[in-house]
Amino acid sequence: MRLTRDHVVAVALDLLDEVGLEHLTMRRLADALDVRNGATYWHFRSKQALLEAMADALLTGLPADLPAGQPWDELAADVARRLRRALLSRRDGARLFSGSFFPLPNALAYGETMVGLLVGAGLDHRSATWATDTLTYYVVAHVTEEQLAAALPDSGKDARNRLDAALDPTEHPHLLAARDDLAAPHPNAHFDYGLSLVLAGIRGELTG
Amino acid sequence: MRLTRDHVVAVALDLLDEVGLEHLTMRRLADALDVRNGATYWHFRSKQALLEAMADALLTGLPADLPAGQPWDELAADVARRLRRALLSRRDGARLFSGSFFPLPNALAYGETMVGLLVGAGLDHRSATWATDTLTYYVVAHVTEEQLAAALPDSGKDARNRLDAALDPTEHPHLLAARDDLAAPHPNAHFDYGLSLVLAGIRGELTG
DNA sequence: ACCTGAACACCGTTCAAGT
DNA sequence: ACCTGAACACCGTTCAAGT
Repeated sequence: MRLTRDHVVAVALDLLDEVGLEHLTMRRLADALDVRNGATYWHFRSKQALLEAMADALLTGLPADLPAGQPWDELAADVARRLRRALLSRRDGARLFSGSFFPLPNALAYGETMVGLLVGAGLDHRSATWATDTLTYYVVAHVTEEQLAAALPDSGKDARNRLDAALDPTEHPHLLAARDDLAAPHPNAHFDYGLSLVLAGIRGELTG
Repeated sequence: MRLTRDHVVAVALDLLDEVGLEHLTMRRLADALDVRNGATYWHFRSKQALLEAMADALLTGLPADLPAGQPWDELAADVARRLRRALLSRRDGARLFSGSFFPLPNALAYGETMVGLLVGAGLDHRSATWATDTLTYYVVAHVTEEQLAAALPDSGKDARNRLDAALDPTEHPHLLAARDDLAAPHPNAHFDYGLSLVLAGIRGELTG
């Protein structure tokens, strides 16, 4: 079968789910595509270019058809949760996304939607843009950590043991007191808490 | 000269400044240390272990001697700015840090300080921990992007041209209006704006 | 136009052997 | 105990040659 850019991206995303970002190599991808090693370089000028196409594919249809007549903060929370879901949809999706810093169509559509929402709420363009950056940083960093935690062996038991061993009662009383409030067991509540902090901060920009 | 862990870490950090994270290889490091290729594996069990030691070295002395008698939000802003400065102190410092997810002494000390600050302000342990996560995500993601932007060729001129070419007046009116408010020319103001949003959100947890 | 074959210049890691 | 020498099993990328 003839290769197309879309087919290469689709197979690469499936391979990503299977092996993870650090084992996603051009040679393994060629195997999965049933071609010889250099073939993908006719369709993508570099591995980086392929990764960016994969990242943008992750965001397909992200901010489509928002419900009308909702308050801005519920819409913004909705868009942020959609971004999170998109990044969670593939293994290492957040790291894939944050490695691609160039303007791709779906990422631009996401940004346009969020900035427009905040401008509509009453922020000037600079504040709306910078607040969007803050929201986006938050979502991407949160999902990055979620996916790193998910990749730990033993569902993170070893990591928790290492943390317990490293925590000293006299040096880390507060961290010890929060030992059962780690992010990992409560990913959704943890995400919503931080999101609500940022949205509350933005709300303060409007009334203040 | 005999190798020590500290010497390996120090030379590796200098090499990081020189070549960047993606060209920091065990072979280049061996050259810089004037030893043969496998030698560092006697001191660090893997490249990952070395990178984690480097990441923690970055944070040395981070939250030491905070000024007393200050309001919690100024102290929290101070600690966040110190974290930013520590990550900025070496090329790709933010990516180095976010790649090391295991509990290291200076990272724990930072977390203990920030959680303690927020507990002192009146948050319960869970909220203080989760708010600290939000602040830390923000700082790390912000510096990650700062350092990616700094690594662009032509001081980002090509990237800006690509953005201008990708922006469509009818599809991206808000992004176009914000074209001169990108993060890159105003890194400090951009950082402080997002930080103040998160801190205002935390403040709302106390009075609400 | 699209892909293969084969090479170039690298990687991280291991480990017997040296000192 | 600490390091060398040499190998193993890979990488991304390029490009003449094929079809």
